[in-house]
Amino acid sequence: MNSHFIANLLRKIDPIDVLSDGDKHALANLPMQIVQLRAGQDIVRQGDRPTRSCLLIDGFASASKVTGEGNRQIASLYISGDIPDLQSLHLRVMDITFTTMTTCRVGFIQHEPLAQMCAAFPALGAAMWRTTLVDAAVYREWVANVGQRQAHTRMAHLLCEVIVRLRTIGLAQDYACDLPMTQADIGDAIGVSVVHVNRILGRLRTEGLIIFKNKRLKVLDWPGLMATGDFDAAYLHLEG
Amino acid sequence: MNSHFIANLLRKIDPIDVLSDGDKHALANLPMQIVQLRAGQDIVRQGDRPTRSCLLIDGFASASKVTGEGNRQIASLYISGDIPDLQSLHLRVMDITFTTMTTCRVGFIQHEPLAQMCAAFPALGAAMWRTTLVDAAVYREWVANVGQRQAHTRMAHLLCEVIVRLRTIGLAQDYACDLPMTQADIGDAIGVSVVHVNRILGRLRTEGLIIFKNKRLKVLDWPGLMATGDFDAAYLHLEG
DNA sequence: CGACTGCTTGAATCCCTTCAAAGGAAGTGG
DNA sequence: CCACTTCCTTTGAAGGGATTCAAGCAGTCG
Repeated sequence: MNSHFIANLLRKIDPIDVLSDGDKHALANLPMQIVQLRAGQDIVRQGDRPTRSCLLIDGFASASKVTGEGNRQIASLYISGDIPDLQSLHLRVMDITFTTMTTCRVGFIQHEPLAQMCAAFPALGAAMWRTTLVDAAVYREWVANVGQRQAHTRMAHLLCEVIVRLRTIGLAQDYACDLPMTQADIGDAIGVSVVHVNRILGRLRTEGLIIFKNKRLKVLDWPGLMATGDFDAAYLHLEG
Repeated sequence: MNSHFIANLLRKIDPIDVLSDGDKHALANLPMQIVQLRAGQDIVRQGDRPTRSCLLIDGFASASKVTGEGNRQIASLYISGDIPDLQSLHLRVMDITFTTMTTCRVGFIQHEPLAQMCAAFPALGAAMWRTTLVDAAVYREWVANVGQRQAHTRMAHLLCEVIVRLRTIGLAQDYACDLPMTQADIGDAIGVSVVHVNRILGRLRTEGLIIFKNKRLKVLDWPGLMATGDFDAAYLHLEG
C-alpha cells in the first residue's frame, strides 16, 4: 500500500474525486520501488531505454536537453505528484534527461504492471494519458514563452507557473515557496544568460513584485506578477 | 470504410505492421466526417471545448498561440496522418489554436466513438496515446531550439524536421518538398522577425544548403543542413 | 490595373550576451 | 574551527545578434 506516496498524484489526476475505490485501490497497490536520490542526479538520461517510470514523491526535478554547442535548455519542471517520464511507457528511447534538483524521494514503477493497470482500469488509463497531455500543454506554453516574450516577462511567467502548480499541492501558501534553482538554472529554463537573469530578478524586486533569496521565492504582488508575466493558468488544465 | 483516408495515419502509428486486422478494421471504420477546409481557417481555437478531434488527411496545419503583446508563436506543424488536436479527447478546453496552412481535407472524429475504440482495442489506444507523446517530444525539442540555438541554426533545424517528417509519408522525395509557409510564418515558428528570416534564408542559400522559393523547399546539402541545424531525428521517435 | 500580400535590402537601435572582476555563501579538509 | 576551495551572486563595460523602421520591388487577384 503506497497510499501516502500517491497522495499528490491523486490530487492531480482526481481533483474532484471521481475515481472509484477500485481505481484508487489499484493505483495504491502498484508495485513501487521507493528510492531516495540526492540533488543533481540523473533519473533517466537522453538515449536510455528504460523499463520503468518514476513517480516524484517529494522534491524538485527538471527535464533538460543539451545542444551541440553545449548549451542546456530546461524544458519543464516537476514537483511532487508528477510522473516526469511517463512517456517512456510508450516511447522506447528517451529524448530528454530528467534530473533531480533537490533530494528527492521517487517511486519507480515497472512499465509492465503500469500498462496492465491502465488496461484493466480504463479510468486510470485515461487519467495517466491525461497527465501526459497536460505535460505537453506546458511544453507548448514554454515554446511560446521562450519564443515570443521578453526576458523580463518570461521570468515572471515561469515564476507564476511554479507558484500555481505548487499551490495545487499545498506547497506555496501565501504565494511563497521553495524554489531550488540557481540563477543559472533559471537562465537555462527561460533561455537567458546568468548575468541577465540576475538583472531581471533585481528589476522584479525593485518593481515590488517578488523577493527571491536563498532559494526561497516570495511573491509580494500576485496580480502584478501575473500581469507582467502575461500569465493565464488555463494551459495547466487544473479542473479542481 | 476510410481506409485510404487513414493510410498516412497507419504508416505513422504502425510503421512495422504489428497491428492486427481487427485493429486496422476498427480504425478504418471509425465514423469520420470528411470536410474540405480552405487555407488559413481555424480548425479549433484556444478556449474552445470541442467534442471531436480531427485527422489531417492532406495539407498542412499549424498550432499557434498569441501572446498578450500580440505576437504569434507557432508551436508545431502538422501534416497528413497527424491528429493535431487529439489532446482534446482528454483535455476539456483548448489551450492552443489549430489552423490550416493550405487547403486541407480533414476527418472529424467524435470523441465518444474514438474513446470507445481506444478502450475496446488496447493496441490502438496505446498507439493513439503514443502519437500524443511524440507530439510532446516535438514540443520539447522546439523549446530547446527556440531557447538555446541561434536563429541560423534554428531555421536549419526546423527545415530538417519538416523534411524528415514529410519523407516518412513520401512527400519529400530527393529532399525536396512543398513548404507552404511565408517568411512571416517561419519567423513565428522559430521566434525571429520576418526581416531576419529573410536574411537567414539568404545565408543558407549562399552556403549552398537549400533553395526555398515559391513555397518549395529544396535541400542541396542534406548532411550540411543537418550539421548546421544541430539536428538529430531521435526526438521524432520514428521506429520504421 | 490598382490594391494587397509577400519578399528584399539598408540603417539605426536595442535587448541581451560575453567578458571581466569582485564579494558572499557554503562546503571541505586539515 | 579556521583556511581554502568552490559555487553562486552581483555589477560594470563592451560587443553582437536580432529587431524595428523604412522604403522599394515583385507577384497576384478581383
